[in-house]
Amino acid sequence: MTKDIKAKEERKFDIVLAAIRLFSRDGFYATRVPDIAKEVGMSAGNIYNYFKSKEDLAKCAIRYCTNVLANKLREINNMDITTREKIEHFVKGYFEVVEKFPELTEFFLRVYLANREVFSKRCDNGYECASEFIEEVGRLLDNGAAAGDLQKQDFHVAFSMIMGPLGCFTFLTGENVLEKNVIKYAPDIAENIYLALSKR
Amino acid sequence: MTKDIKAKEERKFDIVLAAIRLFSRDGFYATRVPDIAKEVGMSAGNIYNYFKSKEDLAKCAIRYCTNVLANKLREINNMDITTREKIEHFVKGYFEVVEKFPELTEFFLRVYLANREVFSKRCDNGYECASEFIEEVGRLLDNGAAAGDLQKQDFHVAFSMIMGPLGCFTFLTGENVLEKNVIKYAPDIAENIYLALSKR
Amino acid sequence: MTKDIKAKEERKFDIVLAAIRLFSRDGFYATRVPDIAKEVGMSAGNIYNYFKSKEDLAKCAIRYCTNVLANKLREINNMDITTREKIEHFVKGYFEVVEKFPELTEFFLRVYLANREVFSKRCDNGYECASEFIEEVGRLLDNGAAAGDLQKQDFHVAFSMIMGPLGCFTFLTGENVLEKNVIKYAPDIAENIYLALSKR
Amino acid sequence: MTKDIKAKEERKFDIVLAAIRLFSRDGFYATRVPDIAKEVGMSAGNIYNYFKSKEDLAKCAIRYCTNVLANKLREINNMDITTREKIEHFVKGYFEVVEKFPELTEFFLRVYLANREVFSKRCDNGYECASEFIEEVGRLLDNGAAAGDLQKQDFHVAFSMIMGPLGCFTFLTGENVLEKNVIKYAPDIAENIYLALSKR
DNA sequence: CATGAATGAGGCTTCATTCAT
DNA sequence: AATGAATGAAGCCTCATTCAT
Repeated sequence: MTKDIKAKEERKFDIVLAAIRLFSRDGFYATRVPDIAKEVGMSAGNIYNYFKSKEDLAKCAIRYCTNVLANKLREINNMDITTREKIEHFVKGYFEVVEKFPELTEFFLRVYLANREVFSKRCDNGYECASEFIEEVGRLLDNGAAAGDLQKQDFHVAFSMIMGPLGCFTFLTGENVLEKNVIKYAPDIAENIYLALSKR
Repeated sequence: MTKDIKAKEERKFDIVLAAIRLFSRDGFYATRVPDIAKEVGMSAGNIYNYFKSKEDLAKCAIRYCTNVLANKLREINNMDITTREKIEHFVKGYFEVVEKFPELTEFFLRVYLANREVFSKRCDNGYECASEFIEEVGRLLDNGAAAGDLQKQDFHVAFSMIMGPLGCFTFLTGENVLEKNVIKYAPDIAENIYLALSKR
Repeated sequence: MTKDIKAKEERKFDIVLAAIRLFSRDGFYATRVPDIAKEVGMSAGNIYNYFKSKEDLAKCAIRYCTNVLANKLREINNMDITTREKIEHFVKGYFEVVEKFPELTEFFLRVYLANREVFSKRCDNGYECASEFIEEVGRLLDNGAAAGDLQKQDFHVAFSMIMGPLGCFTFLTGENVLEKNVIKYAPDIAENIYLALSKR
Repeated sequence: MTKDIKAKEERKFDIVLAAIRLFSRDGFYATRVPDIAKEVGMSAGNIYNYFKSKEDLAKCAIRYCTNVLANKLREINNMDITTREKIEHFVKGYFEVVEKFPELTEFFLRVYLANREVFSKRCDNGYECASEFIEEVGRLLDNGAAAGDLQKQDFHVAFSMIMGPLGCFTFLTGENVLEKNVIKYAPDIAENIYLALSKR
């Protein structure tokens, strides 16, 4: 019983991973349900025993990606280190995901940012889908300001200074135009972000 | 004769504008050719007298968007002002586009950045499609460094510090989560960018 | 222009007729849209330029069938003859339809009576879909009673004595169990109905 | 052993009843096998331990419904009462079924009469599936004629005068358009039928 | 006998694109 | 250049049925 339920959850997770892989490579629309099924090694029809629709699957995938990043950032937020170190850790951590599991961030960029029509029905706006992660960014900034490390700024302004460059690097990695491994860029990016946000 | 050709070019432009409008709102795939036709006030079939395919139309649209931004930045680059002022002008100019012609930047974000499969066939990578604009960003950075205003940095690192936040704000505007008019954020964003990139 | 619209209406009518043909023979579900398309000589996709869905097509077909019968009965109601003659005319007229256009009545029996789930969404109940026809039956009975020819009776009771036997013969014709041509049964059926309903 | 077989038969009967319930409500095609399984409280797969196919199940259901009505009519035929009383009893008995077990007659009307394609494969024509019942109607008419109560008539004509109105009322009940309880209509219907068929 | 995950065939529908007018 | 009916290729999804457990 319990074992079967566990097996079912695992199978569901397999599908999500496969979907992320293909969605990030080919986009939401160009990825066909049978493609995903093949990637997991099951029949297309069976996908529908796990997810209500292709859209539903994409939403689950987004939620998973958001969680991974949110958890990563939450851990860092809970560490007892300086704000500057937190930013360094986060940029490095994010880039590690970009390197080791590029589909995750690519998927985020390609499917979430770009196919709003897919998500806007469930989430009031796509933004909310990622709320967990966004809140964590908020904590990073608030704590930094409280500690006197960061300049007090409008949230969206500060948010864009962190996530903008990271998103940009996700894109550049996907375009294959970087000369070095992404991770190599982490220290410089972190420093730039810190310079932009730190108390002047 | 010449007049007819001119008329044809104008009609073509009308279609491009309509396409940008709809693509940016609904995405590339969810926008149907008949929708675009209706928006311009012509029949679906007639679109094909102007563009080889829906993809072709999207590429023309991207080229147009890239040009608008590239021209804007080129003008600024040619002005005889400090690097800091150039960044301020550029951020403000970009945000003006976001406000007055939000479809343009939205289209860029949603269709170009995210639907690689649509563009990668013509451009070797989608990145090159925007090369004209990217080169201009390069000039901004190089001149700034030559003038001793900016720290010498890896191009992609610096690029991401400029275009990342701007892209992020394009997204936030589209999501309707900003409390103030976009333009109001320009000075702060410009300052942050300058702090990140300036000589230390 | 006008001609095109007319042509389009005619084409639409062709599709309705083909649909009635196939629906009556194979039932609503067993008839596939491509089958109908083939019967009219067009592609399956093109059907959707005329009807929103297979269901929509079935509803149009039902409306057409109802109208044919309602018109027939209305004409008879307007004639200056005895109630008995009206019933004779109606039974004969109905059986002529059963003979010459068996699909029409069969379709009515098979699709309308049996596939309520298809129609109940648009019509509050399937009954209302045929209201025009039912009203005409009401007029036949009311006028007959007013003329002193028919016994005053509950509408549904009288209605069932007319349409019940006719529906039953529609079914028997479809089952191919009648020894004689349907029309031959008309006088006897008409007499039976008259005996059941006439003033005692 | 015997007990198990009995249990199995009972389980089979449960399934038939559930099927009649759902088929009559939603039609043959719109009812899914898992729906039936859920209604009985078993798994979809298990249905196939009792019936070869969905079609097979529908045929069993029809046979059951036919038997119920045939038995009822046979009993009445065997009673020592006048033909008129027999007709009264039958109409009343039929309407009692319509009231107490509406699914049975509804199922008959919706699935059997209208989904010929489902039954015609096993029975030469769907008509024969109900032969037991139909024969009993024949006995009612023959005995009535032999007793000098009914006019000698073509079987199908007389049959349609009985079963037509009853079928019609089954439909009207299903459509929820009757003001009174069905049973209340029995005497009038019976009288009408008798007037139509009795010796003149 | 019972389960329910899995299959696979096939249906409805959409849509870019073509083409006769 | 303009129309819009027509095509045909796919895609999503459903569901009866099977089968390993």
